[in-house]
Order: sequence, then structure tokens, then C-alpha cells
Amino acid sequence: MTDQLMTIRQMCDDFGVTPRTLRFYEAKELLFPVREGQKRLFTRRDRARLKLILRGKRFGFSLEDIRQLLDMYGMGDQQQAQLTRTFELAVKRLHEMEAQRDELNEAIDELKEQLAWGEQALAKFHAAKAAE
Amino acid sequence: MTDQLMTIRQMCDDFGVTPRTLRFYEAKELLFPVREGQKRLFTRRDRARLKLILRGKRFGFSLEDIRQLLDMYGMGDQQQAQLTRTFELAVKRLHEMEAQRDELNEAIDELKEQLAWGEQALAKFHAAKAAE
DNA sequence: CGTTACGATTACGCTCACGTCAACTTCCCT
DNA sequence: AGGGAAGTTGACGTGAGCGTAATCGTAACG
Repeated sequence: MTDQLMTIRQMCDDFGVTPRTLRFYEAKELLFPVREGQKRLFTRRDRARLKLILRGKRFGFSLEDIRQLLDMYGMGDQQQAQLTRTFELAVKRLHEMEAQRDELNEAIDELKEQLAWGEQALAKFHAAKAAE
Repeated sequence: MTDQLMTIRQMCDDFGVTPRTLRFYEAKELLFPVREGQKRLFTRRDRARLKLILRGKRFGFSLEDIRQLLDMYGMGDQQQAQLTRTFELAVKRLHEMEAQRDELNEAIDELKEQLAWGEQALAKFHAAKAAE
């Protein structure tokens, strides 16, 4: 199998992140690039993980949360308890996100009202100006 | 008018925040408690603002964002230039909020898919266990 | 053989929204 | 007068998620 080892630069270009970020993720044990002498080489597995990391971030998970989720993905069929815990974590996040969305929608509606008010105030100014 | 001036303690108890937080908000010009000698006394206006601040935070806005929005809420009918500027700011914020909501909805959908996958994985575990 | 390019490590910096002392002052209660 | 509660102003600490040099190694190009 062509394991398609990639340099840090290729990774950055592919995923739109900086070298610093990838090194940081390695330090945090989110990625495990192999070494060719000094240099990091990222495996197919690292790429899969990075994809999940970036998605996790969009979900609003912390890197530590993500690390635990990732450890799960790689887990054998044994530790079911871990899987269950992780599942619950995700469900919790989902509810948080939905709540946040609902509040956001409320805020948007309120802001729209404020804007209508502001628009009207502006119109009055313009009318006053036109009447001079 | 009974302006119901409140001490910092009363405010903290009412709103579930710490004194540090209220002082911090004053330093950031989000609140403007009056002084009785050394002590801060929070007005009805401060309470209204604090309510909005906390709501804004739940929406995920920065304190600086909130400060600008609050300035808008309090504006009288006079300074048109200010109003116009603020109006534009609000419109921009609205678009940002709507974009954020859309992203959030996408993330929610993705996460739901993941959960379906996880649920299935869990079901398999249970099935395997039952088959022993 | 020099320079450019890419990569490495070390380590300090930064933003945000406060927490956490420390070292007072002021007021009330006994 | 003594003591405690509640307040004040600094000033430094925290944690996440990297940014940003500074300095060094190595390999290829011309």
C-alpha cells in the first residue's frame, strides 16, 4: 500500500493550517507523524485524524475533547464503556449547539426589531432634512 | 422615582456573577455604577445593561461586541451620524449572526449523522454481547 | 561553495474573561 | 476599643490555541 507519506508543507496546503498548528497537535498527542531523521512525515492515518480534528473544531469541541474522541475511533472492539461515554459527550454537545442556535435565532429576531426602529429613526431625520 | 440603587453584593446575588466580573465590566465601560464615596452603586440602567450583557454572552459575542450593541440600545433620537454608523454596524452584526446560525445548523446536521453512526456501533456491541 | 528553501527546536507572546491573592478603608455590632 | 463583613484598588495568574521570532540543521540548485 502506498502510504503516501506527506511533508508538513503538503499537509498545510491540503488542509489550510500552519506548520505551527500541526506541531502543536503533535505535542498534544492528536497526531503521530513518523520521523525520517529529523523531519516529520504524516501518514494516511494522520490525515484521517486531522480531518476529524478540524471537523470537531467546527462542532465546538475542545482539542482535549477531540483527542478523546479520536482515541475512541482507533479503539478495538473491547472498551465499550469508553464508546458510550464519548457518545454521551457528543449528544451533550449536540443539545448545547441546538440551544445555542435557538437563542441565536431569538437574538436575530430582536436585532431585526432594533434595526426596524433604527431605520424609522433615520427616515425621520431624512424627512426633517427634506422639509427644510 | 425609586432608582433602587444596589450594592455589588446584591447585584452578584441577583445575576449570579462575581464582584470581579462587575468591576471588570465597569473597567470595560459596559456598566457605569455611580459612587457613594468609594462604593459602587448600580442603577436600574446598569441592571438592564447587565441583563443584555449576559444574554449577549450566551450568544457567544465578545464583550467588545456587546459594548457596541449596548451603545446602540441606549441611543436617543439626536445624533444622526452616530445612529447611522451604529445602524450599519448592527446590520453587519446581523449578517454575521445569520451566517453563524447557518454554520451552526450545518454542524448540527453533521453531528447528527455522526451520532447515528455511533448509535449503530453501540448497537453492534450490544448484539455481540447478547450473542455470547 | 554560496544561497535559497524547508524543516527542526526552544521559548516567549498574545487575546479573553475573568480568578485569585494582597493590602488596605469604612462601617456596623457588641 | 475590638472585630468582622463588605467594599476598594492594583497586580499577577490561568487556559486554549496557536503566532512569532531566533537560531540551527540539511539538502538541493546554480
